[in-house]
Amino acid sequence: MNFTERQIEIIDASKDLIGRKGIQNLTIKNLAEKMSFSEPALYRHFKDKTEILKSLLLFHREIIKSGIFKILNSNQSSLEKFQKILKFKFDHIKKNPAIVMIIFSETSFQYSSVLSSIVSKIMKQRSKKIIELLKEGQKNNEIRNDIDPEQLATIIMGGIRKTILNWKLEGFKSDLNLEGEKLWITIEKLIKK
Amino acid sequence: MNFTERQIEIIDASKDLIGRKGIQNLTIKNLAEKMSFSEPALYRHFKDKTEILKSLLLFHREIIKSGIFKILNSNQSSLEKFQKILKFKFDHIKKNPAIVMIIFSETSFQYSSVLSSIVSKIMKQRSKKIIELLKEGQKNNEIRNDIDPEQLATIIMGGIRKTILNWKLEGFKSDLNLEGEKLWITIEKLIKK
DNA sequence: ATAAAGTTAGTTAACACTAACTAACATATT
DNA sequence: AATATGTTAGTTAGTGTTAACTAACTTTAT
Repeated sequence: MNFTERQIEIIDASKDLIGRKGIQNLTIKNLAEKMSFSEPALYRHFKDKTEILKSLLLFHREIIKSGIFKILNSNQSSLEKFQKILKFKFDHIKKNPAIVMIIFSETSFQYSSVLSSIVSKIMKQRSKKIIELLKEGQKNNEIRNDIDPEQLATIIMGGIRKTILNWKLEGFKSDLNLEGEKLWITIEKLIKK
Repeated sequence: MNFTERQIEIIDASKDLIGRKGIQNLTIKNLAEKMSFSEPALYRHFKDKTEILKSLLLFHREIIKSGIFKILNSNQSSLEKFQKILKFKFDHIKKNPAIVMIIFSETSFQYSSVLSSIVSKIMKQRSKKIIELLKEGQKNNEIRNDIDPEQLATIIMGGIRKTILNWKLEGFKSDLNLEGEKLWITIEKLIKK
């Protein structure tokens, strides 16, 4: 996961293309055009297109992972941690709409298998973290004890995704951070003791 | 929305193709092969590919709509209605994995605008119905009054979608109806008074 | 006899990717 | 210091494949 400067430029350009018109807008032609060089030049920096997409995903996973890691290992109540994680996520998504496009595309093209396996892996890891945090909160008597943490995680993650999806379907016009705050208020009411 | 016999056969074949390998598996070539006729024969029944997809979506919307209508207008408590709706949805999805594939996909770019506008319209209508039902439940003192119905709807729909997505990512192996029941138990605990 | 439903044989356009080559620069050898 | 060798990052021109779709003709059913 050590990228050259040029590779990062290409990843950024890919992000931009996807963020504008979805993953189907990421073609070698468009990417080369955006980079202001010829199509074959891309292959000096990445083996193939899948490798570009993969790099884009892994690059972002690292950012989110370290952000969440910091929150989880901080000195706050579980509910506060939850709030911070939500805020962090919505913030990051707002700045990187490309991620939304990828996360909600899943199926796309021939590289779908590579992509969806990475996406589903990331989702599983996140789910695990949330379940741990819920259990911690239940131990600390902050969160209701009568509910299965796994189901709760499904609902919370589902709520986050749905909020993001609504934002996308409205053409990214609404204030995602505000929607995130509203979501948190509801979630907190539902889960706290 | 009056389809000929042959059109319905084509819609069914499309459903099958999508259900097996996702929306990218719905090509004119594959569809003609499945129908055991040549590719141009398709164009005797539908103007173009987008029209096929549109028909597929509208066809199903009707089924779900009338199913939910029956439940909403029945003589049950709001919570019971909720449970029935969830059951109905998971049942229908289980029988029609193609719908999942479409709902969770962002299609290639010619027909994406048509498709996503239909999908988002359907989602909005569903959301409206759920919000109404939540309000009804709050009036009847079945459902907690201290929570914004709109936010609650987002969380519930998100939970449903996430459950379905998990099922998809596990290769449709788990028992979706069972997962649906577990989800309902949690939702009920969270929202009831 | 006519209209509906099919056929064959194509078109056009987009796609990812490759072959062959080159200018500019970096490093090693004498 | 000058030459030889190698590398990086690009070029032009072109490949094969797949996609949706069409024109023109044929068969089938009423």
